[in-house]
Amino acid sequence: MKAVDILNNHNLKRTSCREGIIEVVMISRQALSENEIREQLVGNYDRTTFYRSFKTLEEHKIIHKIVVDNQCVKYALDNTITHKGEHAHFYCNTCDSVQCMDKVPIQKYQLPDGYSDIETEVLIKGTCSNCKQENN
Amino acid sequence: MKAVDILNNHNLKRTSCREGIIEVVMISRQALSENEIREQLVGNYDRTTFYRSFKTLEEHKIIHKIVVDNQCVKYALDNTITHKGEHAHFYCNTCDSVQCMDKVPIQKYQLPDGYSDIETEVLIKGTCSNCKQENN
DNA sequence: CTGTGTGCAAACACTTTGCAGGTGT
DNA sequence: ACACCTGCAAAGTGTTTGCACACAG
Repeated sequence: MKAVDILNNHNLKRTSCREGIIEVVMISRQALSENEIREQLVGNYDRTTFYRSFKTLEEHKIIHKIVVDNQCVKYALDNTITHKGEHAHFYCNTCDSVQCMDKVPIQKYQLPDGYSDIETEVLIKGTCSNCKQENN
Repeated sequence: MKAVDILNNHNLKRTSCREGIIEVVMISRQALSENEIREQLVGNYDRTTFYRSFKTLEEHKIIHKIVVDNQCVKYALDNTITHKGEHAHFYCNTCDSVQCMDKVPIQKYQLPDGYSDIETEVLIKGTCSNCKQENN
């Protein structure tokens, strides 16, 4: 699936900014921050444009946002595109990377009577395999 | 355990702001935002003072911060005070409340090789028992 | 051609920092 | 008395909004 097709499928206009964001995020094995995305894009875009593009892509469930500690914001391809289901996110304290743990499904939590759950977010913090190696 | 004792135990000076925050948070069954805390406090305090007080109390593990969707910030008594262990947090989409699910322990997630976890945050979003009743 | 996306400037909200003066111990 | 807390002003940062122009369909 190409970025252009994704945009078409969602009836979104094909603009270089949107297309670029999707491509960059699609290739990356990690969730990326606005700046990391900017670095990998060919054109140069205003911050406002990024914000609006992220918002649009998020609303159409093309990408999803992961927030760590109220300040670090990263984006990754959404489940509806990857078809990998709901998963936990991993944040590495050492290298600040965020990874979608496709193989770590969200577990079911038993809530008290009267509570109904719609969505569960799991963020695991620790050291990723890359950073662990470097410590040895 | 009174608020004053908690401050003493952590070698923190007893100021009305800190004492008030702890008392309000301790009584509440829900996590509270800065404004919700302000409303229940007797004195009036500058935002800066709040920020610094929250920071201090957080660093001493007297309260902990829960962030929903990168914008909604709430505070609750920390585990080390309540002695109730790590638990999931519940966010009600209807009334915007955040509750500590003392009875919902964090489950163990099996990470890929090389990853080590230090801390796991679980935020369950849905409808709380209060809001469910009102719909009936 | 028409509606939508983009860039720029300005506004806004949250948080942090510096400093002078006040308070707890 | 001294260290530290507080309030105020200002700066810093992330995000949103209004508007004119550009571009996709």
